[in-house]
Amino acid sequence: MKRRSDKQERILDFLRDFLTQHDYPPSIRDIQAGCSISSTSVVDYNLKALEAKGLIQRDREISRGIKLVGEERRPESEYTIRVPLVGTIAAGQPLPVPTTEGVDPDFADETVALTADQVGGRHRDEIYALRVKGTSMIDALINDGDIVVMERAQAVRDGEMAAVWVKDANEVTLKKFYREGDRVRLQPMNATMDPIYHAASNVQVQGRVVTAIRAM
Amino acid sequence: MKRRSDKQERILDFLRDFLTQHDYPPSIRDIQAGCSISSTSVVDYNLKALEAKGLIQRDREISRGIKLVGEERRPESEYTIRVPLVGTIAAGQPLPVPTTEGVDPDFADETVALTADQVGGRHRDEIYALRVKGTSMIDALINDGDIVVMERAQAVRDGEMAAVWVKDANEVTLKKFYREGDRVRLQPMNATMDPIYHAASNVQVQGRVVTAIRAM
DNA sequence: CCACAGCTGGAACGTCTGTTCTGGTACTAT
DNA sequence: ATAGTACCAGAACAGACGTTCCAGCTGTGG
Repeated sequence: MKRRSDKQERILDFLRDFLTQHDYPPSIRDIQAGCSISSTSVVDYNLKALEAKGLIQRDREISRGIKLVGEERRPESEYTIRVPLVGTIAAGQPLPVPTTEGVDPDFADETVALTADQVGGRHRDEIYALRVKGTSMIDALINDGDIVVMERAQAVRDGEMAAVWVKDANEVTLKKFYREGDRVRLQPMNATMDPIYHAASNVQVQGRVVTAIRAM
Repeated sequence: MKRRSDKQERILDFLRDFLTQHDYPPSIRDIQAGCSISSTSVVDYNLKALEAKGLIQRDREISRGIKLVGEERRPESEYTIRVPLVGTIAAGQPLPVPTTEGVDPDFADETVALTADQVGGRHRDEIYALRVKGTSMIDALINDGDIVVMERAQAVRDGEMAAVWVKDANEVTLKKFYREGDRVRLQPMNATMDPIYHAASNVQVQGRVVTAIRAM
Protein backbone atom coordinates (compact mmCIF):
# COMPACT_ATOMS: atom_id res chain seq x y z
CA MET A 1 0.00 0.00 0.00
CA LYS A 2 1.41 3.32 -1.09
CA ARG A 3 1.58 6.47 0.92
CA ARG A 4 -1.26 8.88 0.73
CA SER A 5 -1.21 10.38 -2.69
CA ASP A 6 -1.43 14.07 -3.29
CA LYS A 7 -5.06 13.69 -4.21
CA GLN A 8 -5.83 11.79 -1.06
CA GLU A 9 -4.13 14.45 0.98
CA ARG A 10 -6.30 17.06 -0.68
CA ILE A 11 -9.41 15.03 0.08
CA LEU A 12 -8.40 14.70 3.71
CA ASP A 13 -7.84 18.43 3.99
CA PHE A 14 -11.14 19.11 2.31
CA LEU A 15 -12.90 16.77 4.70
CA ARG A 16 -11.51 18.60 7.69
CA ASP A 17 -12.41 22.00 6.30
CA PHE A 18 -15.87 20.95 5.26
CA LEU A 19 -16.59 19.42 8.62
CA THR A 20 -15.56 22.44 10.62
CA GLN A 21 -17.50 24.66 8.29
CA HIS A 22 -20.73 22.72 7.97
CA ASP A 23 -20.80 20.33 10.91
CA TYR A 24 -21.78 17.54 8.56
CA PRO A 25 -19.64 15.57 6.14
CA PRO A 26 -19.49 16.34 2.43
CA SER A 27 -21.15 14.21 -0.19
CA ILE A 28 -19.01 12.54 -2.79
CA ARG A 29 -19.97 15.20 -5.28
CA ASP A 30 -19.06 17.91 -2.76
CA ILE A 31 -15.61 16.39 -2.57
CA GLN A 32 -15.46 16.14 -6.32
CA ALA A 33 -16.17 19.84 -6.71
CA GLY A 34 -14.08 20.93 -3.75
CA CYS A 35 -10.98 19.05 -4.82
CA SER A 36 -11.40 19.59 -8.56
CA ILE A 37 -11.70 15.92 -9.28
CA SER A 38 -13.20 14.96 -12.58
CA SER A 39 -15.39 12.05 -11.63
CA THR A 40 -17.31 10.71 -8.67
CA SER A 41 -15.78 7.32 -9.27
CA VAL A 42 -12.33 8.74 -8.68
CA VAL A 43 -13.50 10.19 -5.41
CA ASP A 44 -15.00 6.87 -4.46
CA TYR A 45 -11.82 5.08 -5.43
CA ASN A 46 -9.70 7.32 -3.26
CA LEU A 47 -12.12 7.22 -0.38
CA LYS A 48 -11.89 3.46 -0.43
CA ALA A 49 -8.11 3.75 -0.38
CA LEU A 50 -8.27 6.13 2.56
CA GLU A 51 -10.60 3.78 4.37
CA ALA A 52 -8.25 0.87 3.73
CA LYS A 53 -5.50 2.91 5.31
CA GLY A 54 -7.69 3.48 8.32
CA LEU A 55 -7.77 7.24 7.94
CA ILE A 56 -11.49 7.51 7.48
CA GLN A 57 -14.49 5.36 8.10
CA ARG A 58 -17.47 5.06 5.80
CA ASP A 59 -21.02 3.91 6.22
CA ARG A 60 -22.10 2.34 2.99
CA GLU A 61 -25.17 3.39 1.11
CA ILE A 62 -25.57 6.31 3.43
CA SER A 63 -25.22 9.80 2.14
CA ARG A 64 -22.41 11.72 3.73
CA GLY A 65 -21.50 8.65 5.74
CA ILE A 66 -17.89 9.60 6.20
CA LYS A 67 -16.06 10.00 9.48
CA LEU A 68 -12.54 11.04 10.16
CA VAL A 69 -10.65 8.60 12.30
CA GLY A 70 -7.81 8.69 14.77
CA GLU A 71 -5.18 11.37 14.31
CA GLU A 72 -7.24 13.09 11.69
CA ARG A 73 -10.16 13.50 13.98
CA ARG A 74 -10.90 16.59 15.95
CA PRO A 75 -10.13 15.69 19.56
CA GLU A 76 -13.19 14.70 21.46
CA SER A 77 -14.92 15.69 24.61
CA GLU A 78 -13.86 12.43 26.19
CA TYR A 79 -10.87 14.23 27.48
CA THR A 80 -12.74 17.11 28.98
CA ILE A 81 -14.92 17.15 31.99
CA ARG A 82 -17.52 19.76 32.54
CA VAL A 83 -17.90 20.71 36.15
CA PRO A 84 -20.50 23.07 37.52
CA LEU A 85 -19.41 26.49 38.65
CA VAL A 86 -21.66 26.45 41.66
CA GLY A 87 -20.97 29.92 42.89
CA THR A 88 -18.63 32.36 44.43
CA ILE A 89 -16.71 31.80 47.60
CA ALA A 90 -15.45 34.70 49.61
CA ALA A 91 -13.31 35.45 52.58
CA GLY A 92 -15.78 34.89 55.37
CA GLN A 93 -18.60 36.58 53.58
CA PRO A 94 -22.02 35.01 53.69
CA LEU A 95 -22.09 32.12 51.34
CA PRO A 96 -24.00 32.53 48.12
CA VAL A 97 -24.66 28.93 47.24
CA PRO A 98 -24.21 26.43 50.03
CA THR A 99 -25.72 23.57 48.08
CA THR A 100 -22.72 21.94 46.56
CA GLU A 101 -24.47 18.61 46.80
CA GLY A 102 -25.04 16.70 43.61
CA VAL A 103 -25.20 19.59 41.25
CA ASP A 104 -25.75 18.33 37.75
CA PRO A 105 -23.43 20.07 35.30
CA ASP A 106 -26.22 19.99 32.75
CA PHE A 107 -28.33 22.24 34.88
CA ALA A 108 -25.75 24.54 36.34
CA ASP A 109 -25.94 28.09 35.13
CA GLU A 110 -22.28 28.12 34.37
CA THR A 111 -19.75 25.42 33.93
CA VAL A 112 -16.03 25.15 33.59
CA ALA A 113 -14.40 22.73 31.24
CA LEU A 114 -11.37 20.95 32.60
CA THR A 115 -9.09 18.37 31.17
CA ALA A 116 -8.66 15.00 32.73
CA ASP A 117 -5.20 15.95 34.01
CA GLN A 118 -6.61 18.85 35.86
CA VAL A 119 -8.98 16.79 37.95
CA GLY A 120 -6.57 13.93 38.45
CA GLY A 121 -8.28 10.59 38.70
CA ARG A 122 -11.16 11.95 40.68
CA HIS A 123 -14.71 11.11 39.92
CA ARG A 124 -16.53 13.88 38.12
CA ASP A 125 -19.42 13.89 40.54
CA GLU A 126 -17.01 14.79 43.30
CA ILE A 127 -15.71 17.84 41.51
CA TYR A 128 -17.08 21.34 41.34
CA ALA A 129 -15.69 24.78 40.82
CA LEU A 130 -15.95 28.06 42.67
CA ARG A 131 -15.04 31.55 41.71
CA VAL A 132 -12.97 33.25 44.36
CA LYS A 133 -14.08 36.62 45.61
CA GLY A 134 -11.74 38.74 47.66
CA THR A 135 -8.11 38.51 48.51
CA SER A 136 -8.08 36.51 51.70
CA MET A 137 -6.15 33.73 50.01
CA ILE A 138 -3.64 35.98 48.37
CA ASP A 139 -0.66 34.45 50.15
CA ALA A 140 -1.74 31.05 48.96
CA LEU A 141 -1.43 32.40 45.48
CA ILE A 142 -5.15 32.57 44.92
CA ASN A 143 -6.47 35.91 43.92
CA ASP A 144 -9.77 37.61 43.40
CA GLY A 145 -11.42 36.20 40.31
CA ASP A 146 -9.53 32.95 40.21
CA ILE A 147 -11.34 29.71 39.70
CA VAL A 148 -10.70 26.99 42.21
CA VAL A 149 -11.54 23.42 41.44
CA MET A 150 -12.82 21.62 44.50
CA GLU A 151 -13.14 18.02 45.41
CA ARG A 152 -15.99 17.17 47.75
CA ALA A 153 -14.60 15.98 51.05
CA GLN A 154 -15.78 15.60 54.63
CA ALA A 155 -12.35 15.98 56.11
CA VAL A 156 -8.98 17.24 55.10
CA ARG A 157 -5.50 16.98 56.49
CA ASP A 158 -4.01 19.84 58.46
CA GLY A 159 -2.79 22.62 56.27
CA GLU A 160 -4.89 21.74 53.25
CA MET A 161 -6.95 24.42 51.67
CA ALA A 162 -10.59 23.67 52.22
CA ALA A 163 -14.03 25.11 51.84
CA VAL A 164 -15.38 25.14 55.35
CA TRP A 165 -18.94 25.66 56.46
CA VAL A 166 -19.21 27.55 59.71
CA LYS A 167 -22.53 26.41 61.06
CA ASP A 168 -23.59 29.13 63.47
CA ALA A 169 -22.69 31.90 61.08
CA ASN A 170 -24.02 29.84 58.18
CA GLU A 171 -21.25 30.85 55.86
CA VAL A 172 -18.66 29.07 53.81
CA THR A 173 -15.10 30.26 53.49
CA LEU A 174 -11.98 29.12 51.77
CA LYS A 175 -9.20 28.74 54.29
CA LYS A 176 -6.34 26.59 55.34
CA PHE A 177 -7.64 24.11 57.84
CA TYR A 178 -5.88 23.10 61.05
CA ARG A 179 -7.39 20.91 63.74
CA GLU A 180 -6.19 21.95 67.18
CA GLY A 181 -7.67 19.71 69.85
CA ASP A 182 -11.40 20.27 70.03
CA ARG A 183 -11.32 23.38 67.97
CA VAL A 184 -10.15 24.24 64.52
CA ARG A 185 -8.11 27.11 63.23
CA LEU A 186 -9.12 28.58 59.93
CA GLN A 187 -6.15 30.40 58.59
CA PRO A 188 -6.67 33.00 55.91
CA MET A 189 -3.76 33.03 53.56
CA ASN A 190 -3.29 36.73 53.85
CA ALA A 191 -0.78 38.19 56.23
CA THR A 192 -3.06 41.09 57.06
CA MET A 193 -5.79 38.82 58.33
CA ASP A 194 -5.93 36.92 61.59
CA PRO A 195 -6.88 33.30 61.94
CA ILE A 196 -10.36 32.40 63.04
CA TYR A 197 -11.07 29.78 65.68
CA HIS A 198 -14.17 27.70 65.96
CA ALA A 199 -15.32 24.73 67.95
CA ALA A 200 -14.73 21.60 65.95
CA SER A 201 -18.43 20.81 66.20
CA ASN A 202 -19.30 24.12 64.64
CA VAL A 203 -17.46 23.59 61.38
CA GLN A 204 -17.94 21.19 58.55
CA VAL A 205 -15.45 20.66 55.77
CA GLN A 206 -17.14 20.69 52.40
CA GLY A 207 -14.27 20.18 50.02
CA ARG A 208 -10.62 20.58 49.32
CA VAL A 209 -8.94 22.63 46.66
CA VAL A 210 -7.63 20.51 43.83
CA THR A 211 -6.49 23.03 41.29
CA ALA A 212 -6.41 26.76 40.90
CA ILE A 213 -6.71 28.43 37.54
CA ARG A 214 -6.15 32.04 36.75
CA ALA A 215 -6.66 33.73 33.43
CA MET A 216 -4.49 36.81 32.97
CA MET B 1 -45.08 30.35 19.09
CA LYS B 2 -45.41 27.62 21.62
CA ARG B 3 -42.69 25.99 23.65
CA ARG B 4 -40.95 22.97 22.26
CA SER B 5 -43.47 20.21 22.08
CA ASP B 6 -42.79 16.77 23.40
CA LYS B 7 -42.14 15.56 19.89
CA GLN B 8 -39.69 18.33 19.21
CA GLU B 9 -37.88 17.53 22.41
CA ARG B 10 -37.57 13.93 21.28
CA ILE B 11 -36.21 15.02 17.93
CA LEU B 12 -33.65 17.23 19.61
CA ASP B 13 -32.54 14.40 21.86
CA PHE B 14 -32.36 12.07 18.91
CA LEU B 15 -30.26 14.57 17.00
CA ARG B 16 -27.78 14.80 19.84
CA ASP B 17 -27.55 11.05 20.23
CA PHE B 18 -27.25 10.41 16.53
CA LEU B 19 -24.55 13.01 16.15
CA THR B 20 -22.38 11.68 18.94
CA GLN B 21 -22.87 8.18 17.67
CA HIS B 22 -22.31 8.70 13.97
CA ASP B 23 -20.51 12.01 13.63
CA TYR B 24 -22.92 12.99 10.88
CA PRO B 25 -26.49 14.20 11.14
CA PRO B 26 -29.46 11.92 10.58
CA SER B 27 -31.64 12.05 7.51
CA ILE B 28 -35.27 12.92 7.88
CA ARG B 29 -36.16 9.27 7.60
CA ASP B 30 -33.61 8.41 10.26
CA ILE B 31 -35.38 10.82 12.55
CA GLN B 32 -38.72 9.40 11.55
CA ALA B 33 -37.66 5.90 12.52
CA GLY B 34 -35.71 6.96 15.60
CA CYS B 35 -38.52 8.99 17.08
CA SER B 36 -41.36 6.74 15.95
CA ILE B 37 -42.95 9.39 13.83
CA SER B 38 -45.40 8.30 11.23
CA SER B 39 -44.50 10.51 8.32
CA THR B 40 -41.56 12.35 6.90
CA SER B 41 -43.72 15.40 6.51
CA VAL B 42 -44.29 15.50 10.24
CA VAL B 43 -40.56 15.40 10.79
CA ASP B 44 -40.11 18.16 8.28
CA TYR B 45 -42.85 20.18 9.92
CA ASN B 46 -41.23 19.91 13.31
CA LEU B 47 -37.78 20.57 11.98
CA LYS B 48 -39.06 23.77 10.47
CA ALA B 49 -40.54 24.69 13.82
CA LEU B 50 -37.24 23.98 15.54
CA GLU B 51 -35.42 26.05 12.99
CA ALA B 52 -37.84 28.93 13.48
CA LYS B 53 -37.07 28.75 17.18
CA GLY B 54 -33.38 28.96 16.39
CA LEU B 55 -32.58 25.61 17.93
CA ILE B 56 -31.28 24.05 14.77
CA GLN B 57 -30.10 25.22 11.41
CA ARG B 58 -30.86 23.53 8.11
CA ASP B 59 -29.29 23.61 4.69
CA ARG B 60 -32.02 23.16 2.14
CA GLU B 61 -31.95 20.50 -0.49
CA ILE B 62 -28.95 18.96 1.15
CA SER B 63 -29.15 15.57 2.69
CA ARG B 64 -28.47 15.51 6.40
CA GLY B 65 -28.08 19.26 6.31
CA ILE B 66 -28.97 19.75 9.94
CA LYS B 67 -26.86 21.45 12.56
CA LEU B 68 -27.50 21.96 16.20
CA VAL B 69 -27.24 25.54 17.27
CA GLY B 70 -26.44 27.47 20.41
CA GLU B 71 -27.23 25.78 23.68
CA GLU B 72 -27.97 22.52 21.99
CA ARG B 73 -24.64 22.32 20.34
CA ARG B 74 -21.70 20.58 21.79
CA PRO B 75 -19.86 23.58 23.17
CA GLU B 76 -16.63 24.54 21.54
CA SER B 77 -14.95 24.56 24.91
CA GLU B 78 -15.33 20.83 25.20
CA TYR B 79 -12.62 20.46 22.71
CA THR B 80 -9.20 20.16 24.14
CA ILE B 81 -6.10 21.65 22.73
CA ARG B 82 -2.83 19.98 23.31
CA VAL B 83 -0.01 22.44 23.68
CA PRO B 84 3.63 21.48 23.98
CA LEU B 85 5.29 21.80 27.34
CA VAL B 86 8.48 23.13 25.88
CA GLY B 87 10.49 23.31 29.02
CA THR B 88 11.13 24.90 32.35
CA ILE B 89 11.51 28.57 32.96
CA ALA B 90 13.31 29.84 35.98
CA ALA B 91 14.07 33.02 37.79
CA GLY B 92 17.02 34.25 35.84
CA GLN B 93 18.57 30.86 35.55
CA PRO B 94 20.06 29.81 32.23
CA LEU B 95 17.30 28.90 29.89
CA PRO B 96 16.72 25.25 29.20
CA VAL B 97 14.82 25.42 25.93
CA PRO B 98 15.00 28.72 24.11
CA THR B 99 13.42 27.37 20.95
CA THR B 100 9.80 28.09 21.46
CA GLU B 101 9.45 28.57 17.75
CA GLY B 102 7.02 26.38 15.90
CA VAL B 103 7.10 23.45 18.22
CA ASP B 104 4.72 20.83 16.94
CA PRO B 105 2.62 19.39 19.76
CA ASP B 106 2.78 16.04 18.05
CA PHE B 107 6.51 15.91 18.56
CA ALA B 108 6.90 17.52 21.94
CA ASP B 109 8.06 15.22 24.68
CA GLU B 110 5.39 16.41 26.98
CA THR B 111 2.16 18.20 26.39
CA VAL B 112 -0.51 19.85 28.45
CA ALA B 113 -4.14 19.54 27.58
CA LEU B 114 -6.14 22.72 27.87
CA THR B 115 -9.72 23.55 27.18
CA ALA B 116 -10.66 26.17 24.66
CA ASP B 117 -11.71 28.59 27.43
CA GLN B 118 -8.29 28.43 28.88
CA VAL B 119 -6.58 29.61 25.75
CA GLY B 120 -9.22 32.13 24.83
CA GLY B 121 -9.61 32.63 21.13
CA ARG B 122 -5.94 32.32 20.47
CA HIS B 123 -4.54 30.22 17.71
CA ARG B 124 -3.13 26.94 18.91
CA ASP B 125 0.15 27.48 17.12
CA GLU B 126 0.71 30.58 19.23
CA ILE B 127 0.35 28.76 22.50
CA TYR B 128 2.84 26.79 24.51
CA ALA B 129 3.37 25.94 28.12
CA LEU B 130 6.24 26.21 30.54
CA ARG B 131 6.85 24.72 33.93
CA VAL B 132 7.94 27.30 36.45
CA LYS B 133 11.04 26.65 38.48
CA GLY B 134 11.83 28.74 41.50
CA THR B 135 9.92 31.28 43.46
CA SER B 136 10.78 34.52 41.77
CA MET B 137 7.19 35.04 40.73
CA ILE B 138 5.73 34.20 44.09
CA ASP B 139 4.11 37.58 44.57
CA ALA B 140 2.42 37.24 41.24
CA LEU B 141 0.83 34.13 42.60
CA ILE B 142 2.96 31.82 40.55
CA ASN B 143 4.87 29.24 42.49
CA ASP B 144 7.50 26.65 41.91
CA GLY B 145 6.03 23.82 39.89
CA ASP B 146 3.14 25.75 38.41
CA ILE B 147 2.38 25.53 34.74
CA VAL B 148 2.11 28.77 32.85
CA VAL B 149 0.42 28.90 29.49
CA MET B 150 2.16 31.33 27.17
CA GLU B 151 1.12 33.11 24.06
CA ARG B 152 3.88 33.85 21.60
CA ALA B 153 4.36 37.61 21.37
CA GLN B 154 7.03 40.03 20.26
CA ALA B 155 5.88 42.78 22.56
CA VAL B 156 3.76 43.21 25.63
CA ARG B 157 2.23 46.12 27.44
CA ASP B 158 3.86 47.48 30.57
CA GLY B 159 3.16 45.38 33.59
CA GLU B 160 2.30 42.21 31.72
CA MET B 161 4.03 39.06 32.70
CA ALA B 162 6.30 37.98 29.92
CA ALA B 163 8.97 35.51 29.05
CA VAL B 164 11.92 37.69 28.17
CA TRP B 165 15.11 36.68 26.46
CA VAL B 166 18.12 38.56 27.74
CA LYS B 167 20.48 38.40 24.80
CA ASP B 168 23.92 38.93 26.28
CA ALA B 169 23.32 36.52 29.12
CA ASN B 170 21.45 34.21 26.77
CA GLU B 171 18.81 33.36 29.29
CA VAL B 172 15.07 33.54 29.45
CA THR B 173 13.19 34.63 32.52
CA LEU B 174 9.62 35.15 33.51
CA LYS B 175 9.12 38.67 34.78
CA LYS B 176 6.84 41.62 34.72
CA PHE B 177 7.90 43.82 31.87
CA TYR B 178 8.18 47.59 31.99
CA ARG B 179 9.63 49.75 29.28
CA GLU B 180 11.40 52.79 30.72
CA GLY B 181 12.80 54.94 27.95
CA ASP B 182 15.55 53.09 26.17
CA ARG B 183 15.85 50.44 28.78
CA VAL B 184 13.50 47.94 30.28
CA ARG B 185 12.84 46.95 33.84
CA LEU B 186 12.29 43.31 34.53
CA GLN B 187 10.48 43.09 37.80
CA PRO B 188 10.56 39.81 39.66
CA MET B 189 7.33 39.31 41.51
CA ASN B 190 9.03 38.58 44.74
CA ALA B 191 9.54 41.25 47.34
CA THR B 192 12.89 39.82 48.28
CA MET B 193 14.30 40.29 44.81
CA ASP B 194 15.34 43.47 43.09
CA PRO B 195 14.34 44.49 39.59
CA ILE B 196 16.79 43.97 36.78
CA TYR B 197 17.48 46.62 34.17
CA HIS B 198 18.62 46.02 30.65
CA ALA B 199 19.05 48.05 27.51
CA ALA B 200 15.95 47.71 25.40
CA SER B 201 18.07 46.39 22.57
CA ASN B 202 19.37 43.62 24.77
CA VAL B 203 16.03 42.04 25.54
CA GLN B 204 13.50 40.33 23.39
CA VAL B 205 9.99 39.45 24.52
CA GLN B 206 9.12 35.90 23.63
CA GLY B 207 5.64 35.54 24.99
CA ARG B 208 3.06 36.64 27.49
CA VAL B 209 1.44 34.66 30.23
CA VAL B 210 -2.11 33.71 29.40
CA THR B 211 -3.08 31.39 32.18
CA ALA B 212 -1.51 29.91 35.25
CA ILE B 213 -2.48 26.51 36.54
CA ARG B 214 -1.53 24.96 39.82
CA ALA B 215 -2.33 21.49 41.01
CA MET B 216 -2.46 21.22 44.79
C1' DC C 1 6.40 -6.45 -27.51
C1' DC C 2 2.94 -8.04 -23.85
C1' DA C 3 0.87 -8.39 -19.21
C1' DC C 4 -0.54 -6.29 -15.24
C1' DA C 5 -1.52 -3.18 -11.59
C1' DG C 6 -2.67 1.58 -10.20
C1' DC C 7 -5.39 5.13 -11.42
C1' DT C 8 -8.67 8.17 -14.18
C1' DG C 9 -13.08 9.68 -17.05
C1' DG C 10 -17.61 9.31 -18.16
C1' DA C 11 -21.96 7.57 -17.79
C1' DA C 12 -25.76 5.09 -16.07
C1' DC C 13 -28.62 2.79 -12.37
C1' DG C 14 -31.20 2.53 -8.37
C1' DT C 15 -31.87 4.07 -4.03
C1' DC C 16 -31.90 7.74 -0.60
C1' DT C 17 -33.71 11.91 0.73
C1' DG C 18 -35.69 16.68 1.07
C1' DT C 19 -39.76 18.74 -0.41
C1' DT C 20 -44.46 19.43 -1.48
C1' DC C 21 -49.37 18.54 -2.12
C1' DT C 22 -53.76 16.98 -0.46
C1' DG C 23 -56.58 15.76 3.05
C1' DG C 24 -57.61 15.10 7.85
C1' DT C 25 -58.10 15.82 13.21
C1' DA C 26 -58.26 18.54 17.47
C1' DC C 27 -58.78 22.65 19.69
C1' DT C 28 -59.91 27.62 20.29
C1' DA C 29 -62.04 32.01 19.47
C1' DT C 30 -65.71 34.53 17.36
C1' DA D 1 -71.75 26.98 13.26
C1' DT D 2 -67.69 29.08 11.27
C1' DA D 3 -63.15 30.34 10.78
C1' DG D 4 -58.58 29.90 12.09
C1' DT D 5 -54.52 27.66 13.94
C1' DA D 6 -51.56 23.91 15.10
C1' DC D 7 -50.49 19.49 14.00
C1' DC D 8 -50.59 14.85 11.65
C1' DA D 9 -50.85 11.05 7.68
C1' DG D 10 -49.89 9.36 3.29
C1' DA D 11 -48.33 9.67 -1.13
C1' DA D 12 -45.76 11.31 -4.81
C1' DC D 13 -42.06 14.00 -7.17
C1' DA D 14 -37.56 15.52 -8.33
C1' DG D 15 -33.19 15.86 -7.34
C1' DA D 16 -29.20 14.23 -4.52
C1' DC D 17 -26.32 10.59 -3.81
C1' DG D 18 -23.59 6.16 -3.41
C1' DT D 19 -22.40 2.60 -6.41
C1' DT D 20 -20.99 0.16 -10.37
C1' DC D 21 -19.52 -0.80 -15.05
C1' DC D 22 -16.47 -0.09 -18.78
C1' DA D 23 -13.01 1.99 -21.51
C1' DG D 24 -8.67 4.28 -21.42
C1' DC D 25 -4.27 6.00 -19.67
C1' DT D 26 -0.02 5.57 -17.27
C1' DG D 27 4.25 3.21 -15.60
C1' DT D 28 6.77 -1.15 -14.57
C1' DG D 29 8.61 -5.72 -15.16
C1' DG D 30 9.39 -9.42 -18.04
